[in-house]
Amino acid sequence: MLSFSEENHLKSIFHLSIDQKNGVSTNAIAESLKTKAPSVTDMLKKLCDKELITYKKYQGALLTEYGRKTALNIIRKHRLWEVFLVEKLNFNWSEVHEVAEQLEHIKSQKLTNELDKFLGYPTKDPHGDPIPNIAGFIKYTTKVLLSDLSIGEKGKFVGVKDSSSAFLKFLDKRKIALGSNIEILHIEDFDDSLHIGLDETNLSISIKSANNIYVTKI
Amino acid sequence: MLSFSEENHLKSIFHLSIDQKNGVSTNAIAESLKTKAPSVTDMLKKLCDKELITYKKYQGALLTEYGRKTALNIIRKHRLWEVFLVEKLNFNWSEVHEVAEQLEHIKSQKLTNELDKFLGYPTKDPHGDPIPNIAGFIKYTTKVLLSDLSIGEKGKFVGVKDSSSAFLKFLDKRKIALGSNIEILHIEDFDDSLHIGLDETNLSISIKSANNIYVTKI
DNA sequence: AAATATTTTTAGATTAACCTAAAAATATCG
DNA sequence: CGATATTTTTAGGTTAATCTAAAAATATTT
Ligand SMILES: [Mn+2]
Ligand SMILES: [Mn+2]
Ligand SMILES: [Mn+2]
Ligand SMILES: [Mn+2]
Repeated sequence: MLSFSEENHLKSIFHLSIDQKNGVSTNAIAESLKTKAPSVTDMLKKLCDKELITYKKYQGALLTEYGRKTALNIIRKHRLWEVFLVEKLNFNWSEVHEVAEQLEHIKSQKLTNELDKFLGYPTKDPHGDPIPNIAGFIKYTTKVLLSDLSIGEKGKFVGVKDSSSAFLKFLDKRKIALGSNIEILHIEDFDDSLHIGLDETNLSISIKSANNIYVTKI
Repeated sequence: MLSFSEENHLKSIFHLSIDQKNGVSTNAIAESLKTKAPSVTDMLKKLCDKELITYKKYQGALLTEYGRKTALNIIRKHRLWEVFLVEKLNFNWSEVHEVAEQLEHIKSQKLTNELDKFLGYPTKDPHGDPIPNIAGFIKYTTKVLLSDLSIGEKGKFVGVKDSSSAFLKFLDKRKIALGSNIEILHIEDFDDSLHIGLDETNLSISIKSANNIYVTKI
C-alpha cells in the first residue's frame, strides 16, 4: 500500500516524463511538489526499492512499467473525480483540482470503476485532459497551442496548458470554454497579442494566454 | 487543519460518549482504534491543547462543543458517502464502511454540502444510522433491540447495532433488510433463540442476532 | 484500610516524511 | 581543458504518530 507522498512523487515523475527522454531530475520533482531536493532523493531510493522507478545516483528517475501503471491509476482517479465534481456536484472547473488532489488517494478499485461507469466512461476531464481507462490506456488527441496557429487558421479549444485556478477563471470571464471555435484574425506586431474570433464574437488576448490554450486545427 | 489520526480519535470519543456520563477512557479509545493506550494519551494531550476535548490526567476525555461539532461533521461525511456508494455506485451495505473511513477525511465544505444536495438530503445511512445535518443537528429515532420485544409484539427493522460486514452479509442471506416487518412468534427456552415472522415468511434467529437488530415497535 | 489488580501515564525508542548545511558529483564556460 | 557554477547526495536534525516497558495513579477486593 503506497503512502500519499509516494503516490504524489510517482505522479510528479509521470508528468515530468512527458517529452523527456532521460531521467526526471530531483530538482524538478522537488519544485513540482513544493519540497526540497534531499526529501526527493530519500523518496527516490524508496520508490526504487519498491521497483516503481529505476534510479541511479545523479541520473534521475524513470518509471518502470509497474510504476507507470500505478501513476496512471492515480491520474485516472484524479480526473474521474474532477468529472464527478463538475458534472454532478456543480463545481466550476477552476475549483476541482484541489479536491481531486485528495480524492485521488482513496484506495478502492471498485469505487474507481463504479464511478467510471456512473459517469458514463468519460474520456476527458473538465480541463480537456484524457482519462486513462481501467487498463491504463490513455488516448491522446493531437493538439497545438493557439499561439502556433497563423492568421486565418481556425481551431477548436480542447484543453489548457496552465490549469491554474486564476487562468481558468480568466477564461470564464472571457467566455472562452472548452469546445469554442477560435479563428486567428490578426496578430499585433507590437506585443504579439492576438485578435481572435470566438464563436460569434471577437476579442483580443495576450500571447501569454495563447500560449496556454490548446486547440485542434479545423 | 486536523490530521486523519486526530479526526479518528475525535470520532471514537464521540461514539464512546453515547450513554456515558463520565469521560471516555484511554483504553476504550485505544481498543476502538486498534492502537495502544500510550498513543491515545499522547493524542488526548494534543486534542486538549486544541480545545477539542477537556482532559485531566486519569479522568478520561470529554468533547467540547467545538470538538462535538467537528466529530459530527466527520460522521456526517462518513454517512453521506455511504449513501452515495450504495445509492449511486452499486455497493452493498456490507462493503461501504471501509471506503467511507477514507472518504470521511476529505476536506471540502462545498463537496460535503453538494453531495448532500445531490443525494436529496438523506436522513439515514445504509445501516439506518442518522445523518447529522449541516448544522450538526442529529435526529434520533426511538428504537429498541429486537431481543427486547415480547412474544406477539411487532417491530420494523430500522438499524443494526453490530455493523460488521459479517453480520450484514448474514442478514442479506436471511433476506432481513431495513424496513422489514418482524413479529416475535416464539422464544425457545433452551437457547433463547427467536422464531420470528419476517414480512411474509417465518424463520429462526439466535439471541445474538436479535441483540444486534434495532426495531421500532409498531 | 491494606493488599492486590487494573488502568493510565511516563520514559524512551522507532519510522516516515520532511528539513538545513555541507560535501560530492556533474555540467557549463572562458 | 581547467575553473566555476549547478545539481544532487549525504549527514544529521525535527516532528507526528506509533510502539514497549516500567512507573504511578486509581479501583477493587479481602
Ligand atoms: Mn487536476
Ligand atoms: Mn484536470
Ligand atoms: Mn460506517
Ligand atoms: Mn453506516
